[in-house]
Amino acid sequence: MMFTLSEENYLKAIFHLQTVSGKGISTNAIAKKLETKASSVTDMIKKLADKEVLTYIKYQGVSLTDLGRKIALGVIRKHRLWEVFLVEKLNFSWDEVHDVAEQLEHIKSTKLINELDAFLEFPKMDPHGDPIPDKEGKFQKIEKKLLSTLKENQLGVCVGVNDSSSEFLKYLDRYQISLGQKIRVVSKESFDGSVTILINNKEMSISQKIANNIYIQS
Amino acid sequence: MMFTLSEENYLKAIFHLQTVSGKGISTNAIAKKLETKASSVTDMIKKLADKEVLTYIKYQGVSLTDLGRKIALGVIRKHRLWEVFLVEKLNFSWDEVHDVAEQLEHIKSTKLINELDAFLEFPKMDPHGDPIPDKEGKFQKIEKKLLSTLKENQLGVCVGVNDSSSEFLKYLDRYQISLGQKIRVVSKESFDGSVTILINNKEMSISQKIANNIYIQS
DNA sequence: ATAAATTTTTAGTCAAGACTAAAAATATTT
DNA sequence: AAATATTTTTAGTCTTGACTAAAAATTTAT
Repeated sequence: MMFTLSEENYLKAIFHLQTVSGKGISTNAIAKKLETKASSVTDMIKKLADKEVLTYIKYQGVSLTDLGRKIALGVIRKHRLWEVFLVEKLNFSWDEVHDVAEQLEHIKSTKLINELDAFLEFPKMDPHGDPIPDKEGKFQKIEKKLLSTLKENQLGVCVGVNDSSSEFLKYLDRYQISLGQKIRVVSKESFDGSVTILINNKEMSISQKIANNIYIQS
Repeated sequence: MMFTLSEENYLKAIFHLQTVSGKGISTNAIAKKLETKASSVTDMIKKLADKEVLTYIKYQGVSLTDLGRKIALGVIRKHRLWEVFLVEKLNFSWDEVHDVAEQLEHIKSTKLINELDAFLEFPKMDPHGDPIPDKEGKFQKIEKKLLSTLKENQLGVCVGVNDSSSEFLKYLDRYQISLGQKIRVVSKESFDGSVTILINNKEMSISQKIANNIYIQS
Protein backbone atom coordinates (compact mmCIF):
# COMPACT_ATOMS: atom_id res chain seq x y z
CA MET A 1 0.00 0.00 0.00
CA MET A 2 1.26 3.40 -1.05
CA PHE A 3 0.77 6.67 0.78
CA THR A 4 0.86 10.15 -0.67
CA LEU A 5 2.82 13.02 0.77
CA SER A 6 -0.36 14.47 2.24
CA GLU A 7 -1.42 11.20 3.77
CA GLU A 8 1.98 10.77 5.37
CA ASN A 9 1.78 14.25 6.83
CA TYR A 10 -1.61 13.55 8.33
CA LEU A 11 -0.37 10.31 9.89
CA LYS A 12 2.66 12.03 11.33
CA ALA A 13 0.57 14.86 12.77
CA ILE A 14 -1.92 12.47 14.32
CA PHE A 15 0.89 10.39 15.76
CA HIS A 16 2.42 13.43 17.41
CA LEU A 17 -0.91 14.60 18.79
CA GLN A 18 -1.58 11.12 20.07
CA THR A 19 1.68 10.90 22.03
CA VAL A 20 0.81 14.11 23.84
CA SER A 21 -2.86 13.55 24.63
CA GLY A 22 -3.55 9.83 24.90
CA LYS A 23 -7.21 10.19 23.84
CA GLY A 24 -8.86 10.27 20.41
CA ILE A 25 -7.62 13.15 18.29
CA SER A 26 -10.14 15.81 17.26
CA THR A 27 -10.63 17.08 13.76
CA ASN A 28 -9.89 20.60 14.94
CA ALA A 29 -6.62 19.62 16.61
CA ILE A 30 -5.40 18.05 13.37
CA ALA A 31 -6.50 21.06 11.36
CA LYS A 32 -4.60 23.36 13.68
CA LYS A 33 -1.44 21.27 13.58
CA LEU A 34 -1.46 21.03 9.78
CA GLU A 35 -2.61 24.61 9.29
CA THR A 36 -5.58 23.53 7.25
CA LYS A 37 -9.35 23.56 7.66
CA ALA A 38 -11.46 21.13 9.66
CA SER A 39 -13.49 20.26 6.58
CA SER A 40 -10.36 19.21 4.72
CA VAL A 41 -9.39 17.06 7.67
CA THR A 42 -12.74 15.29 7.65
CA ASP A 43 -12.25 14.44 3.98
CA MET A 44 -8.78 13.05 4.50
CA ILE A 45 -9.74 11.14 7.63
CA LYS A 46 -12.32 9.19 5.66
CA LYS A 47 -9.73 8.22 3.09
CA LEU A 48 -7.26 7.14 5.74
CA ALA A 49 -9.94 5.14 7.55
CA ASP A 50 -10.65 3.33 4.26
CA LYS A 51 -6.97 2.50 4.06
CA GLU A 52 -7.17 1.13 7.58
CA VAL A 53 -4.44 3.28 9.07
CA LEU A 54 -6.80 4.88 11.56
CA THR A 55 -10.20 4.32 13.12
CA TYR A 56 -12.76 7.02 12.87
CA ILE A 57 -16.20 7.46 14.34
CA LYS A 58 -18.14 10.50 13.26
CA TYR A 59 -17.94 13.40 15.67
CA GLN A 60 -15.48 11.50 17.85
CA GLY A 61 -11.97 12.08 16.56
CA VAL A 62 -9.55 9.47 15.33
CA SER A 63 -6.96 7.03 16.57
CA LEU A 64 -4.16 5.34 14.63
CA THR A 65 -4.19 1.61 13.99
CA ASP A 66 -1.01 -0.43 14.40
CA LEU A 67 -0.41 -0.04 10.67
CA GLY A 68 -0.95 3.70 10.89
CA ARG A 69 1.47 3.99 13.77
CA LYS A 70 4.03 1.97 11.86
CA ILE A 71 3.82 4.24 8.85
CA ALA A 72 4.02 7.39 10.98
CA LEU A 73 7.09 6.04 12.74
CA GLY A 74 8.67 5.28 9.38
CA VAL A 75 8.26 8.89 8.30
CA ILE A 76 9.58 10.17 11.64
CA ARG A 77 12.57 7.85 11.36
CA LYS A 78 13.37 9.28 7.95
CA HIS A 79 12.89 12.86 9.10
CA ARG A 80 15.26 12.48 12.03
CA LEU A 81 17.93 10.53 10.17
CA TRP A 82 18.02 13.19 7.47
CA GLU A 83 18.35 15.85 10.17
CA VAL A 84 21.39 14.07 11.56
CA PHE A 85 22.85 13.83 8.06
CA LEU A 86 22.34 17.53 7.42
CA VAL A 87 24.00 18.57 10.68
CA GLU A 88 26.81 16.02 10.81
CA LYS A 89 27.77 15.91 7.16
CA LEU A 90 26.50 19.04 5.45
CA ASN A 91 27.21 21.77 8.02
CA PHE A 92 23.60 22.66 8.72
CA SER A 93 22.83 24.13 12.12
CA TRP A 94 19.98 22.69 14.18
CA ASP A 95 17.70 25.57 13.26
CA GLU A 96 18.14 25.03 9.53
CA VAL A 97 17.29 21.37 9.19
CA HIS A 98 13.56 21.21 9.71
CA ASP A 99 12.22 22.45 6.40
CA VAL A 100 14.59 20.36 4.32
CA ALA A 101 13.91 17.26 6.43
CA GLU A 102 10.18 17.83 5.88
CA GLN A 103 10.85 17.27 2.20
CA LEU A 104 13.37 14.47 2.51
CA GLU A 105 11.17 12.42 4.85
CA HIS A 106 8.88 11.56 1.94
CA ILE A 107 11.51 9.98 -0.31
CA LYS A 108 10.54 6.37 -0.86
CA SER A 109 13.35 3.83 -0.71
CA THR A 110 13.96 1.31 2.03
CA LYS A 111 17.51 0.79 0.93
CA LEU A 112 18.19 4.52 0.99
CA ILE A 113 17.09 5.02 4.56
CA ASN A 114 18.73 1.92 5.95
CA GLU A 115 22.01 2.70 4.23
CA LEU A 116 21.80 6.27 5.47
CA ASP A 117 21.25 4.92 8.98
CA ALA A 118 24.39 2.78 8.65
CA PHE A 119 26.38 5.63 7.08
CA LEU A 120 25.56 7.79 10.09
CA GLU A 121 26.48 4.88 12.39
CA PHE A 122 22.99 4.28 13.69
CA PRO A 123 22.40 7.48 15.63
CA LYS A 124 19.94 7.26 18.50
CA MET A 125 19.04 10.95 18.64
CA ASP A 126 18.41 13.72 16.17
CA PRO A 127 19.95 17.21 16.54
CA HIS A 128 17.05 18.31 18.77
CA GLY A 129 17.41 15.40 21.16
CA ASP A 130 14.47 13.43 19.78
CA PRO A 131 14.89 9.67 19.55
CA ILE A 132 15.25 7.99 16.15
CA PRO A 133 13.10 4.88 15.67
CA ASP A 134 14.94 1.84 14.31
CA LYS A 135 13.87 -0.26 11.32
CA GLU A 136 11.17 -1.90 13.42
CA GLY A 137 9.90 1.41 14.74
CA LYS A 138 11.33 0.90 18.22
CA PHE A 139 13.05 3.75 20.01
CA GLN A 140 14.27 4.46 23.48
CA LYS A 141 12.22 6.83 25.56
CA ILE A 142 14.52 9.00 27.57
CA GLU A 143 13.69 10.41 30.96
CA LYS A 144 13.15 14.11 30.63
CA LYS A 145 11.08 16.91 32.05
CA LEU A 146 10.38 20.51 31.19
CA LEU A 147 12.80 23.08 32.53
CA SER A 148 9.74 24.85 33.97
CA THR A 149 9.13 21.93 36.35
CA LEU A 150 12.52 22.23 38.07
CA LYS A 151 12.53 23.65 41.61
CA GLU A 152 14.78 26.45 42.75
CA ASN A 153 18.41 25.48 43.04
CA GLN A 154 17.97 22.24 41.06
CA LEU A 155 20.52 21.36 38.39
CA GLY A 156 19.92 19.63 35.07
CA VAL A 157 21.23 19.04 31.58
CA CYS A 158 19.40 20.18 28.46
CA VAL A 159 18.46 17.03 26.51
CA GLY A 160 15.87 18.27 24.10
CA VAL A 161 13.48 20.94 22.89
CA ASN A 162 9.75 20.95 22.52
CA ASP A 163 9.71 23.37 19.61
CA SER A 164 11.99 22.91 16.62
CA SER A 165 11.21 26.20 14.93
CA SER A 166 14.15 28.12 13.60
CA GLU A 167 13.06 31.14 15.62
CA PHE A 168 13.17 29.33 18.96
CA LEU A 169 16.41 27.50 18.21
CA LYS A 170 18.14 30.72 17.24
CA TYR A 171 17.03 32.20 20.54
CA LEU A 172 18.65 29.25 22.32
CA ASP A 173 21.85 29.71 20.32
CA ARG A 174 22.01 33.35 21.36
CA TYR A 175 21.85 32.35 25.01
CA GLN A 176 24.25 29.44 24.60
CA ILE A 177 21.65 26.82 25.33
CA SER A 178 22.43 23.63 23.45
CA LEU A 179 22.05 19.89 24.00
CA GLY A 180 24.28 18.81 26.87
CA GLN A 181 24.36 22.27 28.40
CA LYS A 182 24.21 22.30 32.21
CA ILE A 183 21.51 24.57 33.58
CA ARG A 184 20.85 25.50 37.20
CA VAL A 185 17.62 27.10 38.30
CA VAL A 186 18.48 30.04 40.53
CA SER A 187 15.00 31.33 41.22
CA LYS A 188 11.46 31.28 39.91
CA GLU A 189 9.11 34.22 39.65
CA SER A 190 5.58 33.18 40.56
CA PHE A 191 4.13 36.39 39.07
CA ASP A 192 4.87 35.59 35.42
CA GLY A 193 6.42 32.14 35.64
CA SER A 194 9.79 33.38 34.45
CA VAL A 195 12.88 31.54 35.60
CA THR A 196 16.33 32.82 36.45
CA ILE A 197 18.94 30.28 35.39
CA LEU A 198 22.68 29.92 35.60
CA ILE A 199 24.55 28.89 32.45
CA ASN A 200 28.35 28.90 32.18
CA ASN A 201 28.44 30.96 35.38
CA LYS A 202 26.22 33.62 33.87
CA GLU A 203 22.79 34.40 35.24
CA MET A 204 19.89 35.14 32.97
CA SER A 205 16.15 35.25 33.06
CA ILE A 206 13.98 33.32 30.62
CA SER A 207 10.23 33.54 30.19
CA GLN A 208 7.84 30.78 31.16
CA LYS A 209 7.19 30.07 27.50
CA ILE A 210 10.87 29.41 26.92
CA ALA A 211 11.11 27.27 30.05
CA ASN A 212 8.18 25.25 28.76
CA ASN A 213 10.04 24.34 25.59
CA ILE A 214 13.30 23.07 27.01
CA TYR A 215 13.69 19.48 28.15
CA ILE A 216 15.96 18.69 31.08
CA GLN A 217 17.42 15.56 32.58
CA SER A 218 18.50 15.90 36.19
CA MET B 1 9.23 31.67 -9.21
CA MET B 2 8.41 28.19 -8.00
CA PHE B 3 8.10 25.07 -10.10
CA THR B 4 6.14 21.95 -9.30
CA LEU B 5 7.50 18.45 -9.56
CA SER B 6 5.63 17.95 -12.83
CA GLU B 7 6.86 21.19 -14.30
CA GLU B 8 10.44 20.30 -13.42
CA ASN B 9 10.06 16.93 -15.09
CA TYR B 10 8.76 18.54 -18.26
CA LEU B 11 11.66 20.98 -18.33
CA LYS B 12 14.16 18.20 -17.82
CA ALA B 13 12.61 16.07 -20.55
CA ILE B 14 12.54 18.95 -23.01
CA PHE B 15 16.13 19.82 -22.18
CA HIS B 16 17.26 16.28 -22.89
CA LEU B 17 15.32 16.10 -26.13
CA GLN B 18 16.77 19.45 -27.15
CA THR B 19 20.38 18.36 -26.66
CA VAL B 20 19.81 15.42 -28.98
CA SER B 21 17.83 17.06 -31.79
CA GLY B 22 18.69 20.73 -31.99
CA LYS B 23 15.28 21.71 -33.42
CA GLY B 24 11.98 22.58 -31.75
CA ILE B 25 10.64 19.71 -29.69
CA SER B 26 7.35 18.15 -30.72
CA THR B 27 4.43 17.51 -28.44
CA ASN B 28 4.55 13.83 -29.29
CA ALA B 29 8.24 13.51 -28.48
CA ILE B 30 7.64 14.96 -25.05
CA ALA B 31 4.64 12.73 -24.49
CA LYS B 32 6.67 9.68 -25.40
CA LYS B 33 9.56 10.62 -23.14
CA LEU B 34 7.31 11.30 -20.16
CA GLU B 35 5.00 8.37 -20.87
CA THR B 36 1.97 10.58 -21.00
CA LYS B 37 -0.50 11.74 -23.64
CA ALA B 38 0.01 14.47 -26.22
CA SER B 39 -3.06 16.31 -24.96
CA SER B 40 -1.61 16.48 -21.47
CA VAL B 41 1.60 17.84 -22.92
CA THR B 42 -0.25 20.59 -24.76
CA ASP B 43 -1.85 21.66 -21.49
CA MET B 44 1.41 21.76 -19.61
CA ILE B 45 3.24 23.52 -22.42
CA LYS B 46 0.82 26.40 -22.22
CA LYS B 47 1.44 26.77 -18.51
CA LEU B 48 5.18 26.68 -18.96
CA ALA B 49 5.01 29.21 -21.78
CA ASP B 50 3.07 31.52 -19.42
CA LYS B 51 5.88 31.13 -16.93
CA GLU B 52 8.34 32.07 -19.64
CA VAL B 53 10.52 28.99 -19.40
CA LEU B 54 9.81 27.99 -22.97
CA THR B 55 8.49 29.42 -26.18
CA TYR B 56 5.62 27.76 -27.88
CA ILE B 57 3.91 28.27 -31.20
CA LYS B 58 0.86 26.18 -31.91
CA TYR B 59 1.56 23.11 -34.01
CA GLN B 60 5.28 23.85 -33.97
CA GLY B 61 6.81 22.33 -30.88
CA VAL B 62 8.66 24.13 -28.14
CA SER B 63 12.06 25.42 -27.22
CA LEU B 64 13.44 26.33 -23.80
CA THR B 65 14.25 29.91 -22.89
CA ASP B 66 17.45 30.74 -21.03
CA LEU B 67 15.49 30.62 -17.79
CA GLY B 68 14.00 27.26 -18.71
CA ARG B 69 17.42 25.86 -19.53
CA LYS B 70 18.76 27.14 -16.24
CA ILE B 71 16.04 25.42 -14.27
CA ALA B 72 16.45 22.18 -16.18
CA LEU B 73 20.17 22.23 -15.52
CA GLY B 74 19.52 22.81 -11.84
CA VAL B 75 17.38 19.68 -11.67
CA ILE B 76 19.95 17.69 -13.63
CA ARG B 77 22.70 18.92 -11.31
CA LYS B 78 20.73 17.70 -8.32
CA HIS B 79 19.92 14.37 -9.93
CA ARG B 80 23.54 13.62 -10.74
CA LEU B 81 24.97 14.80 -7.42
CA TRP B 82 22.52 12.59 -5.56
CA GLU B 83 23.55 9.67 -7.78
CA VAL B 84 27.16 10.19 -6.81
CA PHE B 85 26.16 10.34 -3.16
CA LEU B 86 24.21 7.11 -3.38
CA VAL B 87 27.04 5.23 -5.05
CA GLU B 88 29.98 6.70 -3.14
CA LYS B 89 28.49 6.90 0.31
CA LEU B 90 25.51 4.57 0.51
CA ASN B 91 26.71 1.48 -1.38
CA PHE B 92 24.24 1.74 -4.22
CA SER B 93 25.28 0.22 -7.53
CA TRP B 94 24.96 2.23 -10.72
CA ASP B 95 21.82 0.38 -11.74
CA GLU B 96 20.01 1.19 -8.47
CA VAL B 97 20.39 4.94 -8.30
CA HIS B 98 18.06 6.24 -10.96
CA ASP B 99 14.66 5.89 -9.33
CA VAL B 100 15.79 7.31 -6.01
CA ALA B 101 17.59 10.21 -7.71
CA GLU B 102 14.38 10.95 -9.62
CA GLN B 103 12.79 11.68 -6.27
CA LEU B 104 15.72 13.47 -4.65
CA GLU B 105 16.22 15.83 -7.58
CA HIS B 106 13.07 17.72 -6.61
CA ILE B 107 14.11 18.60 -3.07
CA LYS B 108 14.24 22.36 -2.80
CA SER B 109 17.20 23.84 -0.93
CA THR B 110 20.12 25.67 -2.41
CA LYS B 111 22.20 25.15 0.69
CA LEU B 112 21.51 21.41 0.62
CA ILE B 113 22.72 20.89 -2.91
CA ASN B 114 25.77 23.11 -2.64
CA GLU B 115 26.84 21.50 0.63
CA LEU B 116 26.28 18.08 -0.89
CA ASP B 117 28.46 19.12 -3.81
CA ALA B 118 31.22 20.14 -1.40
CA PHE B 119 30.78 17.01 0.72
CA LEU B 120 31.32 14.90 -2.39
CA GLU B 121 34.33 17.07 -3.30
CA PHE B 122 32.81 18.63 -6.38
CA PRO B 123 32.53 15.59 -8.62
CA LYS B 124 32.57 16.26 -12.35
CA MET B 125 30.80 13.07 -13.44
CA ASP B 126 27.95 10.94 -12.19
CA PRO B 127 28.15 7.13 -11.96
CA HIS B 128 27.05 6.79 -15.60
CA GLY B 129 29.72 9.14 -16.92
CA ASP B 130 27.39 12.09 -17.39
CA PRO B 131 28.79 15.52 -16.52
CA ILE B 132 27.52 17.37 -13.44
CA PRO B 133 26.68 21.04 -14.02
CA ASP B 134 28.18 23.44 -11.47
CA LYS B 135 26.24 26.13 -9.55
CA GLU B 136 26.12 28.28 -12.64
CA GLY B 137 24.93 25.44 -14.84
CA LYS B 138 28.25 25.06 -16.63
CA PHE B 139 29.66 21.63 -17.32
CA GLN B 140 32.42 20.16 -19.39
CA LYS B 141 31.42 18.37 -22.53
CA ILE B 142 33.62 15.37 -22.98
CA GLU B 143 34.61 13.95 -26.31
CA LYS B 144 32.78 10.69 -26.79
CA LYS B 145 31.24 8.58 -29.49
CA LEU B 146 29.04 5.53 -29.67
CA LEU B 147 30.75 2.17 -29.57
CA SER B 148 28.84 1.36 -32.74
CA THR B 149 30.78 4.03 -34.64
CA LEU B 150 34.19 2.46 -33.99
CA LYS B 151 35.85 0.72 -36.92
CA GLU B 152 37.26 -2.78 -36.81
CA ASN B 153 40.42 -3.07 -34.73
CA GLN B 154 39.95 0.32 -33.07
CA LEU B 155 40.47 0.61 -29.33
CA GLY B 156 38.59 2.80 -26.83
CA VAL B 157 37.61 3.31 -23.23
CA CYS B 158 34.04 3.19 -22.01
CA VAL B 159 33.21 6.66 -20.67
CA GLY B 160 29.45 6.63 -20.49
CA VAL B 161 26.11 5.04 -21.29
CA ASN B 162 23.19 6.30 -23.28
CA ASP B 163 20.59 4.37 -21.30
CA SER B 164 20.58 4.40 -17.51
CA SER B 165 17.91 1.76 -17.07
CA SER B 166 18.60 -0.86 -14.45
CA GLU B 167 18.06 -3.56 -17.06
CA PHE B 168 20.75 -2.26 -19.39
CA LEU B 169 23.25 -1.54 -16.62
CA LYS B 170 22.86 -5.01 -15.19
CA TYR B 171 23.58 -6.40 -18.63
CA LEU B 172 26.80 -4.38 -18.70
CA ASP B 173 27.75 -5.64 -15.24
CA ARG B 174 27.29 -9.22 -16.40
CA TYR B 175 29.71 -8.64 -19.24
CA GLN B 176 32.17 -6.66 -17.12
CA ILE B 177 31.59 -3.43 -18.97
CA SER B 178 32.06 -0.48 -16.63
CA LEU B 179 33.34 3.08 -16.87
CA GLY B 180 37.05 3.05 -17.66
CA GLN B 181 36.90 -0.39 -19.22
CA LYS B 182 39.08 -0.80 -22.31
CA ILE B 183 37.23 -2.20 -25.28
CA ARG B 184 38.65 -3.24 -28.64
CA VAL B 185 36.43 -3.81 -31.65
CA VAL B 186 37.44 -7.09 -33.25
CA SER B 187 34.91 -7.25 -36.02
CA LYS B 188 31.56 -5.90 -37.13
CA GLU B 189 28.75 -7.85 -38.71
CA SER B 190 27.07 -5.81 -41.40
CA PHE B 191 24.07 -8.13 -41.52
CA ASP B 192 22.66 -7.24 -38.10
CA GLY B 193 25.07 -4.55 -36.92
CA SER B 194 26.37 -6.71 -34.10
CA VAL B 195 29.91 -6.12 -32.90
CA THR B 196 32.51 -8.55 -31.64
CA ILE B 197 34.59 -6.91 -28.93
CA LEU B 198 37.56 -7.81 -26.79
CA ILE B 199 37.34 -7.09 -23.07
CA ASN B 200 39.93 -8.33 -20.56
CA ASN B 201 41.26 -10.64 -23.26
CA LYS B 202 37.87 -12.24 -23.73
CA GLU B 203 35.98 -12.01 -26.97
CA MET B 204 32.25 -11.51 -27.01
CA SER B 205 29.55 -10.40 -29.36
CA ILE B 206 27.11 -7.61 -28.53
CA SER B 207 24.06 -6.52 -30.49
CA GLN B 208 23.82 -3.26 -32.37
CA LYS B 209 21.36 -1.96 -29.80
CA ILE B 210 23.89 -2.50 -27.04
CA ALA B 211 26.68 -0.91 -29.10
CA ASN B 212 24.42 2.09 -29.63
CA ASN B 213 24.15 2.69 -25.91
CA ILE B 214 27.79 2.64 -24.90
CA TYR B 215 29.94 5.75 -25.15
CA ILE B 216 33.61 5.42 -25.98
CA GLN B 217 36.61 7.71 -25.93
CA SER B 218 39.47 6.64 -28.15
C1' DA C 1 -3.20 18.79 -56.00
C1' DT C 2 -6.00 15.93 -53.57
C1' DA C 3 -6.45 12.16 -50.52
C1' DA C 4 -4.73 9.81 -46.63
C1' DA C 5 -2.15 9.65 -42.61
C1' DT C 6 -0.24 11.80 -38.79
C1' DT C 7 0.22 15.26 -35.34
C1' DT C 8 -1.64 18.60 -32.42
C1' DT C 9 -5.18 20.91 -30.16
C1' DT C 10 -9.74 21.45 -28.06
C1' DA C 11 -13.56 20.13 -25.24
C1' DG C 12 -15.17 17.76 -21.68
C1' DT C 13 -14.06 14.39 -17.45
C1' DC C 14 -11.83 12.74 -13.46
C1' DA C 15 -9.27 12.26 -8.95
C1' DA C 16 -6.69 14.37 -5.23
C1' DG C 17 -6.61 17.68 -1.97
C1' DA C 18 -7.82 21.90 -0.58
C1' DC C 19 -11.47 25.66 0.31
C1' DT C 20 -16.15 28.26 1.85
C1' DA C 21 -20.60 28.35 3.57
C1' DA C 22 -24.14 26.15 5.66
C1' DA C 23 -26.22 22.28 8.17
C1' DA C 24 -26.00 18.90 11.83
C1' DA C 25 -24.31 17.12 16.02
C1' DT C 26 -22.34 17.73 20.42
C1' DA C 27 -20.98 20.53 24.56
C1' DT C 28 -21.63 24.19 27.64
C1' DT C 29 -24.33 27.62 29.99
C1' DT C 30 -27.93 29.50 32.29
C1' DA D 1 -34.07 21.47 30.10
C1' DA D 2 -33.56 25.04 26.96
C1' DA D 3 -30.62 28.17 24.82
C1' DT D 4 -26.22 29.16 23.20
C1' DA D 5 -21.74 28.12 21.67
C1' DT D 6 -18.59 25.07 19.64
C1' DT D 7 -17.20 21.34 16.82
C1' DT D 8 -17.80 18.48 13.01
C1' DT D 9 -19.70 17.21 8.79
C1' DT D 10 -21.84 17.96 4.29
C1' DA D 11 -22.43 20.09 -0.12
C1' DG D 12 -20.58 22.38 -3.59
C1' DT D 13 -16.41 24.69 -5.81
C1' DC D 14 -11.52 25.24 -7.28
C1' DT D 15 -6.86 23.95 -9.03
C1' DT D 16 -3.48 20.75 -10.77
C1' DG D 17 -2.35 17.38 -13.79
C1' DA D 18 -3.92 13.73 -16.09
C1' DC D 19 -7.26 11.32 -19.40
C1' DT D 20 -10.51 10.22 -23.84
C1' DA D 21 -12.68 11.38 -27.93
C1' DA D 22 -13.20 14.34 -31.50
C1' DA D 23 -11.86 18.35 -34.29
C1' DA D 24 -8.33 20.99 -36.62
C1' DA D 25 -3.92 21.57 -38.66
C1' DT D 26 -0.03 19.80 -40.89
C1' DT D 27 2.57 16.19 -43.51
C1' DT D 28 3.10 12.56 -46.60
C1' DA D 29 1.64 9.85 -50.42
C1' DT D 30 -0.60 8.99 -54.55
